[in-house]
Amino acid sequence: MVTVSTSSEAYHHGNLREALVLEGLRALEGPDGKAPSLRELSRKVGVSPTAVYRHFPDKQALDQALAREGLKMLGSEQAAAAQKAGGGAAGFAETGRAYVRFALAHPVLFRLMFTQGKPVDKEEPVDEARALLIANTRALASNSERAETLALQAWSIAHGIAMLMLDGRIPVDDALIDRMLDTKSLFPDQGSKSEESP
Amino acid sequence: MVTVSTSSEAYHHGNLREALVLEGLRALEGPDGKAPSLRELSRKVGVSPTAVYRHFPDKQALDQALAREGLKMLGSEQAAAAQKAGGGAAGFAETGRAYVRFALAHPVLFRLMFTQGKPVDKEEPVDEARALLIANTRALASNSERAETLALQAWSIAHGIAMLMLDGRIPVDDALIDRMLDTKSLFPDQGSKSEESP
DNA sequence: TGGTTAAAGTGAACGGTGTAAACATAGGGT
DNA sequence: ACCCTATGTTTACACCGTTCACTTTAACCA
Repeated sequence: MVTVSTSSEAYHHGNLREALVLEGLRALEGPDGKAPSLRELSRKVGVSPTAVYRHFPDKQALDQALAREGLKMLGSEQAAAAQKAGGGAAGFAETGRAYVRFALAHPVLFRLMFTQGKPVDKEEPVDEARALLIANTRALASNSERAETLALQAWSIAHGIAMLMLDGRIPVDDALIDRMLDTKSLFPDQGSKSEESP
Repeated sequence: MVTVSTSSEAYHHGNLREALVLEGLRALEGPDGKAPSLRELSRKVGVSPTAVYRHFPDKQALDQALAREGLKMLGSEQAAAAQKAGGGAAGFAETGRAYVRFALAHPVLFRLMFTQGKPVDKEEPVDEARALLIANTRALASNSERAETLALQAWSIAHGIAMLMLDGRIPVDDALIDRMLDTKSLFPDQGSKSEESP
């Protein structure tokens, strides 16, 4: 009945769903500065506009698929950055920088990831980025209540910087990012608990 | 030749420009969750769609006018909040809360204010919000370099909280806002310099 | 005062969008 | 061999922002 959705088999015209997402991601990286339209995507993939509706209930669903893909990318980039920095407090800081870097590198995707309406209550399988964030603040904070606040503060400041830079409100400047994200100045009372578990 | 643009006189059908902005602001407060279209606005004002083009070069210009109006509102609300709190550090904190409160109270307007493309280099007459921010951090920080970083950090965290809440990434919770914006925990080394000038 | 002129508003049209409905086709399982 | 269902197409609709050619109106100046 339901053919396994993420199959890589070729059917009628190839794997449309995958092709659409792929082409969508490509278009989002383009210099247009705006997200691609459904019709534009269908054109590039070589299919009629309404064919899209066999794989997504509406445009928003397609956007959500693209957003999920973006979240995955962001998560893995953050993880890689944290690991390269050797984990701990340094890794945590690097996580924030990676967040802003990602936003600046993929402005349209990043906006899409957060713009398209989320149903708030829907609890998705917790993206990697958030998991990382929580783990890192747990390691840094004294108690778990403070840890959650810390996590949200860290997320908010990174997100704020990213958005304000994307919107041209704040100059795009690496040194400035470093200064603003400096965890020692932001959260000076934390960090001397357990740098890393052995 | 150019009849004074901001005149409150009635001409042909009334003051279209003002009417459009007014109706636009009203529509932005509506429950639709989306910004009004040019045609929708023209309909409500009782004028043909193309009439709009006598007062704005394109839709974006109209949006910018609405955004400017929103910035004014935000600025005055922040100023009022700071003043009510008695200025100083307390006033500064209240400024941040007012920012987030405004975003939550006018989600569509707030998004519009920051979404519509800014030319980055264009130096507008510095909105009140930013002026307030700078003044406040000057009073709190030890040196002016640190003051600027502080200002941008404060702005970023408020903006981040606002955006993440609007996007349903973070629960909308007044207590949480207070905890996250707590200046004593965020910037503990500041604040003992000059609480207020006499 | 009366006429000219430029500002302000209109209507039709174009290409674009997202989406619905009815129809076509292919290909695999019984 | 057949039919069913997943997949894709065609046509159509309502909306959008914008352009063009046009009419109306009001204000200014001779």
